[in-house]
Amino acid sequence: MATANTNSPMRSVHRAFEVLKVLELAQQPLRLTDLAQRTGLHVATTQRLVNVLTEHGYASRHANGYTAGPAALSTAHAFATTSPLRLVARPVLEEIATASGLTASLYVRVQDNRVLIDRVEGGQRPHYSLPIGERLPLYPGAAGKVFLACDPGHDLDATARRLQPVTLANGTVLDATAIRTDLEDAREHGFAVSADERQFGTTAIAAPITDAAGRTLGSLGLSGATHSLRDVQSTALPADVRRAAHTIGARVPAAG
Amino acid sequence: MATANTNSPMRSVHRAFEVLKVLELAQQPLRLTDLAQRTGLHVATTQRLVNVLTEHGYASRHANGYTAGPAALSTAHAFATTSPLRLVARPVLEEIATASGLTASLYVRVQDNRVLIDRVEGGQRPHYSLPIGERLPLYPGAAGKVFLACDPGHDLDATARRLQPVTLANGTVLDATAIRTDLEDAREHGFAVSADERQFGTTAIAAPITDAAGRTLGSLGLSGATHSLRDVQSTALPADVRRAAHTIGARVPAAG
DNA sequence: CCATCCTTTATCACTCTATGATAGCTCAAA
DNA sequence: TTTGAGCTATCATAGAGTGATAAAGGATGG
Repeated sequence: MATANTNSPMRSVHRAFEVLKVLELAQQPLRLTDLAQRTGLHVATTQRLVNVLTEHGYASRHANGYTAGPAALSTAHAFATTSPLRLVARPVLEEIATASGLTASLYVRVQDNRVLIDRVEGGQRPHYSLPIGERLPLYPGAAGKVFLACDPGHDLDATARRLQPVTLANGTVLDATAIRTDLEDAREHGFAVSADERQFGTTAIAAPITDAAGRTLGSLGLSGATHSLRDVQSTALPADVRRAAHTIGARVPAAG
Repeated sequence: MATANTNSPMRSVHRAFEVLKVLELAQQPLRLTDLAQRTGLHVATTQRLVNVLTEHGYASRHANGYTAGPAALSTAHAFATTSPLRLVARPVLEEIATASGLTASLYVRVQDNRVLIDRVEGGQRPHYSLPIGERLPLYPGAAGKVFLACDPGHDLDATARRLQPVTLANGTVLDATAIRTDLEDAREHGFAVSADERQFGTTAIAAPITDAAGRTLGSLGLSGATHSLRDVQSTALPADVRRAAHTIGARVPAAG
């Protein structure tokens, strides 16, 4: 968390969100000192910021430190009920999940991560974990790749070098060349595939959701067990996913 | 949204969260101008703030305006998985919901609102709406009252005057005296009851969750259909709710 | 009961950031 | 092209944010 140390406009506000991000990524309550350390901010500064966060409910104070706060739930609830992309995508997710019997997931990009904003299980057993809101990296995983690959005017070479090396869940280690080839494939075909990349035993196909202006709004993923998805590339699924993603993009109110 | 206009420390950070709150409360995308109007801030100031929010993913820009952003989902996810209160309360909610066949809800206070942070349905039909994260007022409703009534050293009289008049879902209008009596009752008995107050047809009992130091950490509510909950006060339910709330409070790591 | 430690909060002068009025830009629609 | 609405950039000034330091609060152990 070395950013936000530079002098810049709205520095304190940026810093506030840096603190919030650290709280979010921590899997446990953090002491003020830890927060200061991880953000790279002075303790006094951190304390002023976290107090504001707490006052507004975005941080919460406990016996053993601070965590994210309940106000985030409210904001998330508001997002879930007002986001045009999410609202428009919902029925499409349901349709493709039902038709395929697979899990349909909707991601959006937030800085250098993707966030799962909706999911529909096509299979019979609904997962009991509720991963909506999970923040995942952009690279391993089909749904993340499309953000990198389908970002127009984006230098895949530089991206590949920045990401390398990447270790997949199946043990494979990818160097810059492998990553670039992978991303080029995705860009060329308009969809990405991953098998046992982020999660062993899971295979996914994903396609970008773009608006009329070509901006990438999100990523639609369809995932299932690897053993039942051998040679997905030669099935109709990629085309289905692309079509669904296109449908969503077309239904989102034209961007300004 | 007339606050945050005063000069004060961390003004810009406070203002950022004011903007976020307006986005959250809006049921639709808001234009920059609307945001500025509702926050009472200058357009230029609003635009700088909302840009920072957008950059960090807490706001989202669409064709017809800004909404809350996807990062809130991540933070909410983090809150849900790390909040000691929520984690400790979960099994208790399940137990009391199962035992009573009613809906158990966990609220925490955020400024002058309560936020639903967890809910377990005891009945057979699970609601399909997912109201977790909903921001509700403190006064009408059992679970909100306890925050007002059980706040130690809190002037009920002043609170009652500040809140009046309140119109309940059943049409009753409460003046300051009625509100104060209601809150006094709750304080005396250690639990609050509401019948058709916020939502017609729903009756609820709630008790405060307090830590060893007497601080109110949250509110445990048990709700069901009014017609099946006549004379709840003379049943064992209030005691059950109080006991459950006490159990939760006792299991939360001692506050600092 | 006191002493010690750890964590959090208050204080304060200086610098640099946030502010807001204005002007300029972008993009549709007329 | 002109018009308009919405958003962004510019800039001087004021005053908020910063961080070093010190103090206060609370727990723990002797």
